[in-house]
Amino acid sequence: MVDHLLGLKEGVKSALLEVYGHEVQIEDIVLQLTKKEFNGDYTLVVFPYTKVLRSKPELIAEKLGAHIVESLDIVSSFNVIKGFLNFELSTAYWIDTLSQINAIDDIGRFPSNGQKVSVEFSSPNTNKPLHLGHIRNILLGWSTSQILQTAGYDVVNTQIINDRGIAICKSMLAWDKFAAGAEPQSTGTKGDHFVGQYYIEFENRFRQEYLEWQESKAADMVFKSRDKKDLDKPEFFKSYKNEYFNEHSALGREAKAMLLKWEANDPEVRSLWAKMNGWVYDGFNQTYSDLGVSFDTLYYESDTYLLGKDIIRQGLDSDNFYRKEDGSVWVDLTDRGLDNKILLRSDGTSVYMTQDLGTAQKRYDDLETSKMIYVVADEQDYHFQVLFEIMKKLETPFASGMYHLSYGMVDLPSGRMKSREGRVVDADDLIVEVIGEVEKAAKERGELTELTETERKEIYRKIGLSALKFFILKVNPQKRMTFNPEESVDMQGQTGPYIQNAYVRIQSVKRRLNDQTFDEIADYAEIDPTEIEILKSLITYEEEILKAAEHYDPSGIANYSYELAKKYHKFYHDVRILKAETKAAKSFRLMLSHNVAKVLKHSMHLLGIEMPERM
RNA sequence: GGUUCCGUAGCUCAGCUGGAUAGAGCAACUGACUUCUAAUCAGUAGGUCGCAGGUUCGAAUCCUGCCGGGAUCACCA
Repeated sequence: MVDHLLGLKEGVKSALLEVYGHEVQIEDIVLQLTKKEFNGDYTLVVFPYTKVLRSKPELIAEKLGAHIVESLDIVSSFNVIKGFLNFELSTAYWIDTLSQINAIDDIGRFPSNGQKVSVEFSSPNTNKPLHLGHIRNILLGWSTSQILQTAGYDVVNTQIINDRGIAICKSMLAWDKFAAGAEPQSTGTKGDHFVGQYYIEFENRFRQEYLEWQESKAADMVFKSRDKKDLDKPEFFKSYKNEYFNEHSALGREAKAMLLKWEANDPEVRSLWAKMNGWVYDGFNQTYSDLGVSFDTLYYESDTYLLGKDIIRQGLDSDNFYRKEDGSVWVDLTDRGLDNKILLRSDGTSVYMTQDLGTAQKRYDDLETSKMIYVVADEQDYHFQVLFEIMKKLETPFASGMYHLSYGMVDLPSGRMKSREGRVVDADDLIVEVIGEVEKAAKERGELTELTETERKEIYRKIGLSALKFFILKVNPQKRMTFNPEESVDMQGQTGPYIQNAYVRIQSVKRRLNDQTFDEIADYAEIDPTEIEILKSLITYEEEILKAAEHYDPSGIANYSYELAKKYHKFYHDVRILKAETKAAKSFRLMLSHNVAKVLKHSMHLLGIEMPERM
């Protein structure tokens, strides 16, 4: 990475040394952008030096400024306001900076750092289709993966598919009993939606059954013998639902029987399970493809749910875990501010944590990753805290590289998404809707008429997805976010399409250009403030990537892209490119535009957003 | 109740390794297309940065306490 401000920092360093005999490290010199109400480009805050130099801030600033403007060509002038030393950089510096950036074809691409990292995201259940919550997860995971990759990591995208358990058995049972052999193909339904329908079918039938049961004598007896006397009848039965499912329900009994058969490897159940999960995977793959994401390795819970018992045994042997009289196994994390946590049931079966210990180990063995990123919503913060602490307690070599990329849940303007009440935004519906909105808007504008229908559709797709993706990724992951469907398809202002538009404008200029040469920029004298603003952004791009990679946070890249596009739009409005005053000006602006396009395309790619050539 | 995350303009969000008079977008109002794509630009209006202390030359940013909201604290996943 090139530090384009190194020259100025070195000037400050030697000024401190030569004027005051004070030595500092280059890395400790902090230059900030000069606020726009003052004159200058970069500012050195001198307050921190007053103590050690035993002098007044204004005086220090004046002396340093005078020395630097004398010794550094790139500084054209300076001014001092209180303890702030403002530098204005020369046109020659900016021209040179642009040439340097222009020379880098693969800007934002860092050399390999030899580290391997896995990013786990999406991780769906196979009983229902993906929804908006998955979309935030998938976009975050994908973008983080892209960012780590460009920052020099060898990245493996992975998901663990929760393909077993009572939920899928419910879908299977409902299909078996009520579908009369219908299939996704025969009904023209996307596979995951098809299976989801039977999950809902089960829930509906079960609810009906439960309501009917509540009128029975058995229910009456249960109600009369209830523990909590303060609950009235409806409240009681609301809280009793799970117990009813386990103790009384005929459907519940059948679903549980199916789960037992599945675990016993019953060929019929297994084959139904494989068939229905196959439908779901077809559906998921379609959604992943629509979103432009893919995975390198897949883990299935049906393969991994028994893992982890070795680790439990080792933990017992090393006295890191303990066994209670009833046979259950626990870990005591109270010395680390956490709690006691169960790791194995008294009947010897696994819990969630058991599995996660096992899959972490397995993934490390399989992939040899020094880092593992888990993209999982913040409702599981505690779970991961415990998981990581256990790994540390066991002194597993990869424990320090585990990271939970936690993100806030997505709310609708009407409140929380509730799948039970049908208040969910379906992923596929949403994708269709955003693209449809773009198409509608485009038709009103009446542009792109010279293109074929196929070409237009492709552009609508890119724009629609950019609106959706940008809307979600611009928000800091740890914040809970409100998803307003109307705002998510906005195409004006701080949006994906706004950024695409800046890129498209550049492509349009380039198309009109016959010979694309950038000579003679050295003669450019009348550099425009909007051009300097753009360059100030361009020189920080690689720093932004490192920051995003370090914090596993794509939102900074999203906001950076917006800032750059905004500066470009202003520049585009203020100056002529093809009809520039001089040849040098034209060359400079073309080169600048070319590099803005280069960076925008790259940064949006990190967000999983494609750029259209026209719009 | 314990732990933890969040609280910035009417709304959605930046800024948080401390720096000057806290920024965008949306919504409202005003202007700018015979021009390289107006999916754009410019302007007006909008704020006790949840509250109160503390540290500091300087706090939206760091510390403490409170208030409000979310999550979580199962032999569920």
